[in-house]
Amino acid sequence: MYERKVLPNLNCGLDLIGEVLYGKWKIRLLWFINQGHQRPSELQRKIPDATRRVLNIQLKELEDHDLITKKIYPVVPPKVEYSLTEFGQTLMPVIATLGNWGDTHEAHLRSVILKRLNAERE
Amino acid sequence: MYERKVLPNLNCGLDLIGEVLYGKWKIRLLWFINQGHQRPSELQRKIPDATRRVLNIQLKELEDHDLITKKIYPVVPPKVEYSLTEFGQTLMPVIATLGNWGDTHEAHLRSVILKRLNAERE
DNA sequence: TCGGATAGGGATAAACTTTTCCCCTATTGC
DNA sequence: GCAATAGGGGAAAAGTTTATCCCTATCCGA
Repeated sequence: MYERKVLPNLNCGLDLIGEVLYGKWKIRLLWFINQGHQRPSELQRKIPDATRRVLNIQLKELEDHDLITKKIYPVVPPKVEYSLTEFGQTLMPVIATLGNWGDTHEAHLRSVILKRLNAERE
Repeated sequence: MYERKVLPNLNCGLDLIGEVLYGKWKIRLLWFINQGHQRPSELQRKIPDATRRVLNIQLKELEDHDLITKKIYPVVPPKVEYSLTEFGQTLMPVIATLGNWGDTHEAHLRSVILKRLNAERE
């Protein structure tokens, strides 16, 4: 496991939420688990751009941060189900707020993001 | 300027907001600018852990994404002031929501984050 | 018996971000 | 002439995250 050399800032609420939500696929993972897609293979089909490896790593972090729980069924072939903890559920309205803002301003956001991307390749 | 090799996902609102808020100091920058700390040197005093270089880079990105504007006064010594655009202002309640969740769950968050950090160094 | 479904992990490479180091502009005041 | 002020940026190193590749194992169906 990679060991951090620089300690994170944990001064205020914004630092703290940043620390647990940080990771390319984490918000999506929480969102899909909340929608009832609980098994790893299902999540991977929902997020095809991520490799299985990264999803496992980020699921583990979410679990360590008490946002989801992992239930392993001792059957063959293996079966695993993730679900939100109570704590994780309190985060859903916050994620909804983020998504709503993005949806509301979708056209403008897409425009400014693409403009900047293209400028990079000038 | 660094040129990305992997294009970002821009499928949904969550992707879009992630794209503009991504950056270690951006949320803090927006927050302090909103509170009236508009000059670069002032922002740097408020965020002493960041170097001036990074702040400049991230301020530029915020500007490119139409969240803030930069006004340069042609005086000596130079004077620069940042302020939120109208668009940037719509983001403030969203950031407040993030901060509130973090503040509400501060104790628990700090606990799970530190537990994971220590486990890394096991 | 082979292929695919289930789940997982180590090692290493590539991508990306942030920091560090050193440099620059121009004027005012001593 | 030189320091202080208030702003900025290029290049390279360090830090961190994500991707790629190749393994483990069992069972089911063709």
